[in-house]
Amino acid sequence: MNNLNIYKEKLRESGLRPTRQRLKICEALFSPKETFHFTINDLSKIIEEKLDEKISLATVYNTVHAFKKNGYLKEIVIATDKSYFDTNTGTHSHFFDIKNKELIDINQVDLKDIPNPPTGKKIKNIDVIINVESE
Amino acid sequence: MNNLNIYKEKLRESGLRPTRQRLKICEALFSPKETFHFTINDLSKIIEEKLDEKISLATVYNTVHAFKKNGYLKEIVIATDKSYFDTNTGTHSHFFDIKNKELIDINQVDLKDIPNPPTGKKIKNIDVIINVESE
DNA sequence: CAAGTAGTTTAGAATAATTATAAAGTAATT
DNA sequence: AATTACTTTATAATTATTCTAAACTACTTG
Ligand SMILES: [Mn+2]
Ligand SMILES: [Mn+2]
Ligand SMILES: [Zn+2]
Ligand SMILES: [Zn+2]
Repeated sequence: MNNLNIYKEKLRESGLRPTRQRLKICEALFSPKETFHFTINDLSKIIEEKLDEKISLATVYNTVHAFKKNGYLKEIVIATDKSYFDTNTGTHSHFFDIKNKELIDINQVDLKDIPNPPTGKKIKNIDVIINVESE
Repeated sequence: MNNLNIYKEKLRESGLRPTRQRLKICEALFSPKETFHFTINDLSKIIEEKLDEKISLATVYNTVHAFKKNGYLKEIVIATDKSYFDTNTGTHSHFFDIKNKELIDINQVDLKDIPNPPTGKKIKNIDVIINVESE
């Protein structure tokens, strides 16, 4: 299955029609050999500069959120004023360089003990961010 | 040492003069027997409704940030569009109820192994958030 | 204490990320 | 080809936060 069909499949799975804009977004997100972390603005720039297409921000936001909801992207919560996303959807943890605002993948960090959640609540997921800075 | 002097001390330590507004903020933050989590807006409302004083948002932001910088408050990073702070400055971890946007303190969760940071970077702190939801 | 100055408060403006809107455009179905 | 449902877009709205500069106040000093 070639890339184009993989993109169409992911879109279909996410309940989205394969439009020209969405396929470009897929190309930006899923064609690189290595996974990567990005903000909406990063992604928008990549599409504009490398893929030579200008897509409205609303469409980028909508598509990224749809992919997140359907598990093709993850959101990484860090101490910053903008949202970061990750094309690496496998279970893993992160270093976060506070100064450069850069995320670095690491193998999943396991906890010694997982505490029991309050009655009536169940654990959805656990976020571990190791904040680092240049010395 | 009475509360008032404790507040003045914290302010002095933070390089801030003990103004009427800042002392009210201290009262809201440090007089409760139990520590608590709050947003700037929460804090502003507490001061307005319970302490009967209207303080401009700029002052609340400035004072909270000064206290954070000086270790009298911590900021908790969670998946939300606003900043959360904590009057519990001891080392501890959190459950975060995604639906209610509520933080719950738990004992510090230890990691099985702390990964080595990339060369030239050192660990500043580690954030662990256990996201939960009502079942 | 009076005056000087350095720091503070405030309302309102500015900024910035994100979301909402609604008109024009496109993909899918018949 | 026509119809329908979905999509894109420019633009406005929203919201948290930061900035600004004028009025105000705490502190120091004579
Ligand atoms: Mn935001
Ligand atoms: Mn923000
Ligand atoms: Zn990652
Ligand atoms: Zn806490």
